[in-house]
Amino acid sequence: MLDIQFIRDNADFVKEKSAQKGYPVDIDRLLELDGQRRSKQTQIEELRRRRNEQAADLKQGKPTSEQIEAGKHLKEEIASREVEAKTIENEFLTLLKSVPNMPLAAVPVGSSEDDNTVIKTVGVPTLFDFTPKHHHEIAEPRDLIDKVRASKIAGSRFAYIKGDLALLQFAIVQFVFQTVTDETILERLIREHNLSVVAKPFTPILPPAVLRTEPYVASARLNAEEVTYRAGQPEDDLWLNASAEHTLCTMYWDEILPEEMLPIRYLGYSTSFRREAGTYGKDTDGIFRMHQFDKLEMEVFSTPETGIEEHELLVAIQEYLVQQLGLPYQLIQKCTFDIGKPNASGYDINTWFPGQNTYRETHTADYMADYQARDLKTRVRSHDGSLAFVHTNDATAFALGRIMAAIIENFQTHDGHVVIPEVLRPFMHGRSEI
RNA sequence: GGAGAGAUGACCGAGUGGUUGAAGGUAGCAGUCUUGAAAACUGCCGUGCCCGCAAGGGUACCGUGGGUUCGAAUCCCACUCUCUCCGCCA
Repeated sequence: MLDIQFIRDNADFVKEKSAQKGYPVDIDRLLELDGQRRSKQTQIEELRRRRNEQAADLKQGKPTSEQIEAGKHLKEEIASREVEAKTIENEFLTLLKSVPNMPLAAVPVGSSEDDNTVIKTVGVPTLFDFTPKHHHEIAEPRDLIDKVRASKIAGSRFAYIKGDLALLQFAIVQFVFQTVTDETILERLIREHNLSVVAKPFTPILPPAVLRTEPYVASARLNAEEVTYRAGQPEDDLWLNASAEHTLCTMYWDEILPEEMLPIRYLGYSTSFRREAGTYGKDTDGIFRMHQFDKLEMEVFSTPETGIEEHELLVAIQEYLVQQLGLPYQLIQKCTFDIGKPNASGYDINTWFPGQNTYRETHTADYMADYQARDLKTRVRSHDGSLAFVHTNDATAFALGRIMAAIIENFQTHDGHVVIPEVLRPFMHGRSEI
């Protein structure tokens, strides 16, 4: 959530930017409630002060019956004011949390996905001397995916991923782990992009796949209507993560980190679950949009000062990874409407899918500034002793299903095989094709 | 699933009704000493919110939510989580 003080000081700006993000909020009402809760708080604190004074007076001798009566009266007065305050506070908090993060000045204003900006196009759409197929037309006949049986067992949007495709997934995983733990690669990317962040390698991490409601809500990522599955029995209070990001960004919930720990850079691997409600009929073929998929996700906790550069580094790593696979792509800067409620900035990488004759989203990079950390209470203690909310960044390394679909479509051969990108071959027993 | 123990500040850890916002220790900061460092010693050192230009003042917070009381970290109830042992199990 945003800092209420910031909203007080910049009401018009917040109104304007909230609307641009597609999250219009009644800021006037919010400020009205803010005023009410503050005056109510002042009243309550005054009453409590009197109660405390009385208690201090009485702690020695035996209180008289008048004193006890006065104390009881104060207690009742405080209790009724507290009920009023609670009502105001609840409405206030709900409204405050509905205010989206403010986009960075560099984020283009837009009212739909169409207003996203193509920053650059790298590579050219793959050329074929035959009509390229959709990945499912290759993978299903080759028995690399079996969605028919998966639907029998688990329903639609699930798949058995088999044989060489299963091997390919772990080759990609190995490649990414090797890349982001390599300090020299990070140094190079930092230098090439004129960044001043440190080349601290990523820590590989295998997070839990479920999390509780309270941290999930605080992360501003729980979307029970469209995305998030409940896990276990209702009394378990657990959700299946929709990304490792969700179990990673919440990791330091209610913690104060010493500045020397930062930046914390994780590369998480997790099976992710999404309900995909509202996408009926979309991407039903193949493994592009699944209820369950495995994903490699980068998560960074940093000081406020380095948050934006960490964001840029993550995008640079994403580009590097896609380039290493030899896939054509576009880097997209998302507009105010598309970056998402908790984001201050966001980029997508859209990779070329020749079987669909279009670029499709395979990566996203999110910079939340302190928006997530404020609610998560993840703070950093600076060397000078001051406290600040950390800045959080997350970014896809690879969503395995989608990137394998892209590999299949871009590197398909006329006879329905798939050429393996060179960087993956060491992890595929040197094989050049599956 | 059965039985038990516990949850206090950045960390460890005292504290069973009234100067306890909280002993002591560690870490951190400043200083004394030292050629420098270490050690020793001295001092400082929680967070949120409200009022205030500031200095400062007020208030809340000892897992969470209720309750008892003039007064609760301390007593009562419920819940959550953690740990230990047994059982089960990858």
